[in-house]
Amino acid sequence: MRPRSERRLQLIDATIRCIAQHGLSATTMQLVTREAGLSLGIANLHFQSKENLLAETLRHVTREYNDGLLAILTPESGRSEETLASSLESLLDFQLSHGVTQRQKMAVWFAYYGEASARPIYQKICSSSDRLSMQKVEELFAAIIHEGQYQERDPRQLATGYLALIDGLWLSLLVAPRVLSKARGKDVARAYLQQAFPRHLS
Amino acid sequence: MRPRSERRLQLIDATIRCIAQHGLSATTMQLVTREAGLSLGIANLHFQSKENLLAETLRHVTREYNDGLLAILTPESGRSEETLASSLESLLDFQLSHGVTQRQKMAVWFAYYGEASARPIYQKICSSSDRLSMQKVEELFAAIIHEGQYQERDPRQLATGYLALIDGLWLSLLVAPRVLSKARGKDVARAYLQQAFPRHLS
DNA sequence: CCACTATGAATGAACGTTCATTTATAGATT
DNA sequence: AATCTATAAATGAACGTTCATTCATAGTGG
Repeated sequence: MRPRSERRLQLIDATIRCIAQHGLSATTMQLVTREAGLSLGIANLHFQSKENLLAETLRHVTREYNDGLLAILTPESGRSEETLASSLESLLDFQLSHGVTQRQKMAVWFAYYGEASARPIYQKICSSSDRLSMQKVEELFAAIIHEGQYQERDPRQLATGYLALIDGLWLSLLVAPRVLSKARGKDVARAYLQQAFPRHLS
Repeated sequence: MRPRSERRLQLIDATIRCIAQHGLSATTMQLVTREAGLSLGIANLHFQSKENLLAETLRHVTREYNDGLLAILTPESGRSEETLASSLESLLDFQLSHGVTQRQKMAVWFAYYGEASARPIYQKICSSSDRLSMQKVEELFAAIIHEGQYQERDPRQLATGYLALIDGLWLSLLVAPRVLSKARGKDVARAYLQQAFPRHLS
């Protein structure tokens, strides 16, 4: 017997593995609970329904990503060494880090995106996460444009393009990892940022 | 009674509408055949199995897109007025045209992408389509780089970035159409190409 | 009359959910 | 310390539903 929060996490982790391996449509309660090494009824006990388990799993993955992003893009008074240039570098490192670009995470991400247009709850979670990324990246870009005195640059447009580029690269890494390596994906994203802010990225 | 090819297309069209409206996992044979205005057994008669119907639907959408792309990126001897600059403009117009960016098509596209990592058949169709786009766009970019004498530009890297950007923009248009309009999406893609080939895009 | 197209009730497998039952834990009582 | 009691956690067989597929039957064109 284990506390509620531990079992919930255990089941969410199992759900992530199932979705990555079998796809969202082939992820059954039996598969998830077996993957977690628990009995069939346990998921309904802790999550009420499969629908809720799937929504909570999406929230978990989304929250994990957002927390990582916020840790980089939220200025803290304590970190005096931090510069805009280093934030930009950190952002790039994070978005193409091992943790974010592992197959499991990306597979889950896009599995939900694929169903999002038909399921309001998924759409809401995804789009609210997107909105946060957009806001934070746009703020960073605006500050960089100001600091670097860059001319004729629209932070909103640059952020839209950058985030779309990252999404597209993730998709390529997921569907055709042999065509595009993580290292080359990072080069492509870096090239975009260098074009935009040449004095902030070496 | 109608010929085989007509019924197949009718069922594929109905499948596309069902996936766009209900998602891939909620698309049932009953829903598809009812949407097509036909009886339940007809899909198995013409496609043997649901799995095959879904694969053929993906092939259909993919082929439609590839045909449009090839029409633009395959040089024909007859069209003497064609320039590399106009091809670039046509490519942009096509990829963000009404036909390609309608919700139905994008929803179908990403629904399959979402399941692709778990279903080899989807993965194969998607990645082979991606490979074609990549090859054609890279060829165009290489020709433009040569014609424009652009320095320090890698056609492979630029094509990878451009196609990833387009994928990401499509995803934004699908999940959050209110945040990103088609017109602004096109601006973002245009800005990318202008940075890359300033003398080929006004 | 034969081959092809079409129908939709019937079938059985698979699924999410429920719930009676068992097991584990913590606090109270003796 | 030992025992009892209350509460929560956990199990998995059973249930009702949904789904893809099958097939006996009927309709249609050459």
